[in-house]
Amino acid sequence: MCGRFALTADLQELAAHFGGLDLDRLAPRYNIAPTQPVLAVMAAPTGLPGSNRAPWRAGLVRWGFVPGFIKDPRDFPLVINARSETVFEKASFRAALRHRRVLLPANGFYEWRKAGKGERAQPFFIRPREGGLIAFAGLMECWASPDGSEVDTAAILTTAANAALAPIHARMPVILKPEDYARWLDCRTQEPRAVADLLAPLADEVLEAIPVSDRVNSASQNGPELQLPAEFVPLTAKPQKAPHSKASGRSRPGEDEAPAEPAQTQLSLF
DNA sequence: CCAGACGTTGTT
DNA sequence: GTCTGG
DNA sequence: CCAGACGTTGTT
DNA sequence: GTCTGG
Repeated sequence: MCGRFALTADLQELAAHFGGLDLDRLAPRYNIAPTQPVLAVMAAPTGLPGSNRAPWRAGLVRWGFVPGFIKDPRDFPLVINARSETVFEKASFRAALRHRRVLLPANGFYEWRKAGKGERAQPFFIRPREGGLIAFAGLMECWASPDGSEVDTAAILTTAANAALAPIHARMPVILKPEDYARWLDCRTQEPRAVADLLAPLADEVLEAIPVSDRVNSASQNGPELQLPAEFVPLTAKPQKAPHSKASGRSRPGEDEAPAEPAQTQLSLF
């Protein structure tokens, strides 16, 4: 599924990809974790004809969906995903699926391939082969606290993994093609059933998976080094304590460059 | 009818 | 093992 | 998603 | 709020 992702594009790239967004600033983030704020793109309030403002607006919402009818979020589990196969049947998602469909922009996401019992899971950074932005299909809900304040929350829709990701993980986020953004976001004229066809696995050839170090495991780590191809280490090797140097001999890229040459583009290794 | 749940992933 | 926090 | 805590009484 | 279970 999708439990971590990255959004490192600048405002210009975001505006170009989505055809205009009303954003002031956005820090690059290489390790977005559940409960943190995530950028959500949604339909703008029905505008005046002739308005030249952006067709969509964007804002930060909490990653962890809370249905509107919940009294105390502490009584509700953290819901970071919604299964596209069953989302139409769930009371929790009903209103959001009808009225608050969103896109969650990303430059890629992380999946952990679980090895045998006792072995460490291997994280992969998964991104478009051509680079640039992708957009997850998401649902948003506004939760009203007893004291009158409001919190917007969101979940990412999931679907079966495509052939490219299946060796790593059985599920993947629903990633929409740019030509489908408008239909997904148009909750005014598109009934939920009319957008159900969009909730499908992405074409196999779009994404590549890069094995990365397990520094990404810790949600407190957040930097471009999280996307560097992991150095090759035999699977039997144990993690080193490295008592003298925490640098472990690896040089860092000083800048915010994604890896220029992924170590591999097929997943059938190991 | 009322009571109680309301979610996903993964693992065995 | 299970829950909470990021 | 993974990491890290997981408890109480009473004292400074 | 809405659905499922009894």
